[in-house]
Amino acid sequence: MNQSPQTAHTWQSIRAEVLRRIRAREWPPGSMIPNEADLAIELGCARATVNRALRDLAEAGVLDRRRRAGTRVAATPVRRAVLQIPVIRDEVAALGQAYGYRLLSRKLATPPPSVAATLALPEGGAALHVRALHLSGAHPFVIEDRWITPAAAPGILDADLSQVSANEWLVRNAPFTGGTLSFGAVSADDGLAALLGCLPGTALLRLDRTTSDGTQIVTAAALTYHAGYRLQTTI
Amino acid sequence: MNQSPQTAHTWQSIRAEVLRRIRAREWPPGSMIPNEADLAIELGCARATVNRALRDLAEAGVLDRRRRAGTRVAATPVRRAVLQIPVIRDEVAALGQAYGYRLLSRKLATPPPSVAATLALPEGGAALHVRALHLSGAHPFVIEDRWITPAAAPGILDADLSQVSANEWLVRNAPFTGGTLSFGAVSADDGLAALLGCLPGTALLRLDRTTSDGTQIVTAAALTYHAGYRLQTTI
DNA sequence: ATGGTATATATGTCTATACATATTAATCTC
DNA sequence: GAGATTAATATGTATAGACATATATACCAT
Repeated sequence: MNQSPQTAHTWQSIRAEVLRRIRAREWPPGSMIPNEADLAIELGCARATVNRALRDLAEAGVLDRRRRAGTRVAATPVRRAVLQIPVIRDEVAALGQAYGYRLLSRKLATPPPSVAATLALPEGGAALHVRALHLSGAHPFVIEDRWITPAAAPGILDADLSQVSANEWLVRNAPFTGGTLSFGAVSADDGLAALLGCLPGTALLRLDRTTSDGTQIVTAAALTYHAGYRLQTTI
Repeated sequence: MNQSPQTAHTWQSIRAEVLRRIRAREWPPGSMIPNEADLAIELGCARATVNRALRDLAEAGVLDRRRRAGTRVAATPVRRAVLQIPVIRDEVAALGQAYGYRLLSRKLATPPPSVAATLALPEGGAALHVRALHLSGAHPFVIEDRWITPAAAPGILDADLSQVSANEWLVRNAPFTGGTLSFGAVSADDGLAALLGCLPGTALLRLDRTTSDGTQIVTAAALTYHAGYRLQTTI
């Protein structure tokens, strides 16, 4: 017989109902919505369940919530997107191509001032500079240009970076907690063009990334992708 | 006297402790961690509190969780970043510049095949094509090139897009739920160069965005930013 | 061996209740 | 009326307990 329960109230279903009311303009952008307790009564569930649903929508940017002030529909909804940061080996594998890796250069050197400032190196301090090419099948995929603070990554100076990319070595051996990410477009100079197999002057997507272990910057990397590369995400 | 409670166990503090163990390599990448019930006993809090902490870390990409299988430290941590989608007016205002807007063109037309496919238009169907320039002070900031499905945005054909940008009109008047976002680099052609005030051939960051109301694609937009623009985020 | 079935287990979620905390609104004092 | 104090309120969070659900593993029959 299995009488279906008239109250299948998961937090997802509450979220769906709230979203429906927002889309239907029952709760227009900028307006207040009822408080959690009232909503819980109206929808027939516990306040914690309403809280879970509304919190989720707030994280997604659909709602603005403030203690005591209440909850209102965001004036400009969906302002956030989750970006999957490409782990190069996985990204290439997902394209169904064989992943390849070639170390181009590796040396301890004094970085240019901008990098030295980013890594917070002492005056004249040295850092490990690694350049490498990642391949998708036989085609160049991305060029990695990376500076590493040796003190923040003990063991890196002894690592064999011709076999494992610096990125993967760091992921496995240097604990890190956060960092920054920025995107821009650059024009291929002769060196980049030769390595990536494109014409000089081609517009390329470049991703700059710094990684921190909580106290210092472990590494600063620039990834310059092959011509035509697009970074995708869903809202 | 206010004896400080020896158990100030918020879910954030539990999360911090778990993160500490991961960073300290007590729980190395790829390894299993104790189950929620055991952790709750060990740390002296309720299982729900542990659940909240671990769920948060899983959303951040630090942990992989599966029912029955348990929780393990992700082999490649921190794979996700939250990207703040630029609402142009706000972005310019945050730079401390006056926001300006100029409508370049507006007409109903048959879009090129790629756009028609994206919008799922019937054969030969028309869509509204809007081009506009957004200004930061006196400087060009970004060019918006947008196609809108009229049926999905009732009222758009009567809107005065010389005063309000199509983007803002849509945000306020067309409910939407999701979409896609992709980034790439393009070379400035003569037209773009003239509008953005740069040399032809300059590498520019381009953001392509589609917006859906759940059943159909409402709009497809290409935003081409001024030379040197960088999109930033933190992990 | 092979394939299906049962069971155990870890996470996922809901509930009711209590208290914490931020912040607005009301009130009091000078 | 200006500024400080107090109360009220909505969200934020912790707890114990219960049940739901996915799935790895053990077990069984063929």
